[in-house]
Amino acid sequence: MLNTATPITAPTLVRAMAANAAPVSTVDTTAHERASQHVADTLKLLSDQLALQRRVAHAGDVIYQAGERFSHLYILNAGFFKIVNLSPDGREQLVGLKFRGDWLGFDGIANGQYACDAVAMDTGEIWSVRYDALLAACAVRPQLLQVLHAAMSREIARDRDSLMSVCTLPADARVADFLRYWAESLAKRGLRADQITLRMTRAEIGNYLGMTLETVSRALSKLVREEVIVFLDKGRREVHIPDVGALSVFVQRCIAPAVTLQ
Amino acid sequence: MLNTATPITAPTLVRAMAANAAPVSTVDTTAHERASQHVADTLKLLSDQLALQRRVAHAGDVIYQAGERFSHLYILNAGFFKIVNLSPDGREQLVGLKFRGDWLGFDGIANGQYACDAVAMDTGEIWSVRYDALLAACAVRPQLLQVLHAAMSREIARDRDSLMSVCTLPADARVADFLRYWAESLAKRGLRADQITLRMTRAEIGNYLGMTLETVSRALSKLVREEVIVFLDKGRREVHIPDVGALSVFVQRCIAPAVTLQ
DNA sequence: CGCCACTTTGAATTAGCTCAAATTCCGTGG
DNA sequence: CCACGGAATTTGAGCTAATTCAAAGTGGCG
Repeated sequence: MLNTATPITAPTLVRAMAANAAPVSTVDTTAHERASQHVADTLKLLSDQLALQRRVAHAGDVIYQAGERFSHLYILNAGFFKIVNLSPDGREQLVGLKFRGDWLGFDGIANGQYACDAVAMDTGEIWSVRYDALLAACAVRPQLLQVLHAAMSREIARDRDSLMSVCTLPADARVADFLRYWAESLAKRGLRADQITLRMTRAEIGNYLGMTLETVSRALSKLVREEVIVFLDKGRREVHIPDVGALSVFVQRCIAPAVTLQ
Repeated sequence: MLNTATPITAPTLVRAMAANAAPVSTVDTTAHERASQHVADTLKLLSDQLALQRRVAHAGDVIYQAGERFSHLYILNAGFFKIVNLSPDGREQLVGLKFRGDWLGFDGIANGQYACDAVAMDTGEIWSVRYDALLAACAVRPQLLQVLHAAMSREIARDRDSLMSVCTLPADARVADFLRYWAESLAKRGLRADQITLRMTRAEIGNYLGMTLETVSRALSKLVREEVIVFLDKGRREVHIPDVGALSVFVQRCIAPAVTLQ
């Protein structure tokens, strides 16, 4: 624990955003198409009702920064982004990862200024909407308000799950659970969930999970050793997950009271 | 770390809710009255526009439970409540503490059912409002929507701060920061901030902060030894904080690179 | 080809955990 | 009023998971 050591601000590699946005083309298309459709519906609802501004972001681009005056909310149409919290004394903490369909900027509503940084981890497309314009549109289209609230609600629930993971799971399990959550997120968005491109360094993963980069590395090695994951590339950033269930099993084994074999 | 050991569900003592809701009567009344007024304004705005249901809750009372069908949001008028997250495998995690003016139930919006338990820690008063009625009222009174969004936004920002605290601070600093945050919360609500009644067991505090109850106890003892806090009662539940700034200094000293005295 | 950032792995250290025992507190009932 | 019992707390001692420090390996890019 104690993330103070390695800074996590360094940008990562630029990858084709197609990799993140490409829908799956496997047997079980219906489920994936449904999930993908949900995101598409939301995005359509927004663009029908509002003047959305669209822009492409590249790895390292800062969407908004802590302290900046709040005015817009952002919806991710493609790409992968991180949310970094900063403390007055200089600690930095990765508090969230965002995918297609996620909203950014809620933290700014309360105080009129954003409370953290939002940074692109690879190439992606961001739609931005003025908060006041959004509220006006919500008055006309109550369904829009539902979508907005659902997004905020999901964010709250997710943040709590993160806290629970950090507080109740040992390091190895936390890494496994992180991959499980990521795979699940991809599946929910209709993307292929058996393959994850870690667009973050070990230091960033460790910061997010409350452990050192060495511990992340050791945990990943252990997951490979136990054949729960497979690295597809020499760079060890392409994770293949043969069976997502195995990740859950691994987590359970970690928290199970040490088995007295015999 | 790893909270699995001691369960945190046991109810605590019933205390007069006046203790929590009583405004301060010291020199600096204006600031406190302003803070207190803000909460009062919000509550008035709500009751003017909506049919609020009010009820008194006692220590241990469950306001809502994970899995229960979502229908209402709750606003605390007095008292002190905890939010407990539950995992499918039985881990439980205290993910939030709520005071007067705070809202409960946002986690239920996204999935139509609450994602965690909300439990009273002492006697308090809760106002509940049907979510759909609230939305209808927001259409009439946009200011209400602002208040609602601000509450959700604050919750998101707070959850992130919690994660940062757990991930970046050593145990002693976490306990100090917890007290600092609590004192600050009281001050924001116009209550006296130099005195905190811990209506939680060491096990609950430890669960919330991601450490064992023994570590909490040792950290508190250290804070007493360093004269950052003083216990006012034999039960060691009434904490007096002579100077809130000293808590911040203590936190900084904990994370400062070990000073080579020489 | 060489540099630089990232990653892995090992070895030693330590913060925080587990286990254990003593103490205190508080409610209850005699 | 006091004795009793259970729950919570404190404190000590040893242990362990995860950290720190260190070194070697690897990959990508100019």
